[in-house]
Amino acid sequence: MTTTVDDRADRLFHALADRTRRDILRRSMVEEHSISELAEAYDMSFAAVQKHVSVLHRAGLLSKRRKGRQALASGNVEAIRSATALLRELEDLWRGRIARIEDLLAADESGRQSLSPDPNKPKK
Amino acid sequence: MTTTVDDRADRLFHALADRTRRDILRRSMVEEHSISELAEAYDMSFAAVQKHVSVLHRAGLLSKRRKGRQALASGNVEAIRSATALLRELEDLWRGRIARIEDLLAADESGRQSLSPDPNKPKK
DNA sequence: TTGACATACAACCATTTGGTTGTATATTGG
DNA sequence: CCAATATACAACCAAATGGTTGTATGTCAA
Repeated sequence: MTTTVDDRADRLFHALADRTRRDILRRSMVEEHSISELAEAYDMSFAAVQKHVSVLHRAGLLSKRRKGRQALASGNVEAIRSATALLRELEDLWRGRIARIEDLLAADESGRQSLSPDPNKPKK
Repeated sequence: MTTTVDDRADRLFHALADRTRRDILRRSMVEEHSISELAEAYDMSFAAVQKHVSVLHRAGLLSKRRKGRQALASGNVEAIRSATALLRELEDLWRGRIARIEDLLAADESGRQSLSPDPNKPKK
C-alpha cells in the first residue's frame, strides 16, 4: 500500500521542477543560509520562499537546523545522489544492463510497488 | 522568447515527477511502444496516457515516430543524461568544485557543457 | 521590558495539473 | 467500401501548485 519509493521520487523530482527551488538548492549546496537571507535574493514574498524551502525540505533535499531565531538550511547531497540513482536506473534500462526487466515491469502491474532505487542490489 | 535552460530543466523534472510517466519512460527505455500498447498497462483512459506521453515528449524524454496508424514512442537517453548533468552541477557545488555561481555561468558560456541542447543566452 | 527581527502558518486566489468524456481524422483488414 | 483500430484533441472538472496577505510566536538587543 505504501508506495514510499514512488512517493519519494515524486517529491524529489517535483521539488527539482521549479527554478526558484533549484536556485535555493544551489545556494544551499554551497553553504548554509537562513530563510530570510535566501528570501532577499528573489522577487517574491518571504512566505513564498518559505514554502519553497518547505518543499525542498520535505523532499529531503534540504536539512534545516535552528540557530536562535533563524532557521538555517543546507543542501543534502545524499538526496541529490538518490535522484541521480533513479536516473541511472532509467539509463541502465536503455543500455539493457538490468537483467531482471521482467521483475521491474511486473512490479507495477501487481502492486503499486515500485522499483529498488539501487539496481545493483536485488530487491529481495 | 527565451526558452532558457531553466525552461528545459523545469519540463524535464516536471515530466519525471509523476510515477505513471516514470513507468512509461522505463518501458520506453527498454523498447518502442505504441501509445495504446502503453495505455493497456494503466488503470486510466487512453487519453490520460496520451497526455502523459505528450508531457514526456515535450520534455524531450520520449521520441515519437509514426508507423502507419500507430505512434511509437521510445526513450531518449540523451535527455536523461542532461537531467543527470543538472544534478551533477548541484553535487559539484556541494563538493566545492565550483566555487561561485559566476564560475558556473562562465563555464556555460565557454561551451563546456556539451549536453546542453539550447545555446545559453548570456544573462549579464 | 520592549520593539524589531525571523519564522511559522492559515486563509485565500488564479493557474496548472491530471483525470474524464466526446468527437474528429487517418489507417488497416476483409 | 466498411468497420474496427489508433491517434489527436477539445471541453470540462476537481485537486494541487505557487503566489499573496495577515496573524501568531519565539528570540535578540538595547
